[in-house]
Amino acid sequence: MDRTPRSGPYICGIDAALDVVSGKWKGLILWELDAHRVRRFSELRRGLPGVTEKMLTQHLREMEKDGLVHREVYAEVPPRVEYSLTEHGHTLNQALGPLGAWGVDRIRREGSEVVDVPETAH
Amino acid sequence: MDRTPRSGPYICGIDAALDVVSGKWKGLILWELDAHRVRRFSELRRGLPGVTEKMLTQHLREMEKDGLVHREVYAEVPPRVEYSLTEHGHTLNQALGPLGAWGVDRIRREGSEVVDVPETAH
DNA sequence: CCGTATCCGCCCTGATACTG
DNA sequence: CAGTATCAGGGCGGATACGG
Repeated sequence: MDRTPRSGPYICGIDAALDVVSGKWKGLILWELDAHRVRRFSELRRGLPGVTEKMLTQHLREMEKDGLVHREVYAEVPPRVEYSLTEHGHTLNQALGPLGAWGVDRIRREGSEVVDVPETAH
Repeated sequence: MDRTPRSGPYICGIDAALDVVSGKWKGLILWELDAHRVRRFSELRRGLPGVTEKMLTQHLREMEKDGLVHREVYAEVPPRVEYSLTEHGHTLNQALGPLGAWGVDRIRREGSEVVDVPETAH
């Protein structure tokens, strides 16, 4: 259920950060939550075209455990669950800004196919 | 031999950047090459405790293909091969700076075991 | 010194079906 | 609406042995 613990100790800060954002959808989840402040499960699913419920849940749980995401459950019918970034999640997203900009440059250089290139300053 | 091509198009710049730094040793390789400007194969191997020759070669080849690393072969006996960062590799490393700083904070917060925490400004 | 070649286990991811 | 359970495939990382 849990993510496999890292094999060994971290070698540097990059390692510790990559350990937390490695995952096919985590970058995008971070960006979605930062852009909208609060998102429900179904909203996130719609915002991540192609993601399965299992992977979305799994990633959200890991990010919650890593202290990036806050999960608020409302005891209602129908059930409602809202996800938002914690302070650490927000600072991580800030720290990813330059990397995202570099990635956009890389895409432009290589003319890679892209679905959507969000503005870095959103 | 080649890295598996990404399953689909990139969703955002973060994706495109993570695609290139994902790999157990790539962050550290980047940092080693940026700190020393030029490193031989055996020097890199010593700088990455625990890496196997296969993984080091594989990562270096991928990074070369991605335009991050320059590989210079000298036709000498004994053979000598020197690795260095390209301009793109250098800018990527710059873009990773904030992420590395965030990672260092995370390590401090969690009291994780760490082998070595290099200074961000080296 | 600088790699290749081969084999292997495990985790990551995904498809599908089912539940409160 | 918001998940959980189960099964399966494939890539990634690693161990080991060999080559120029």
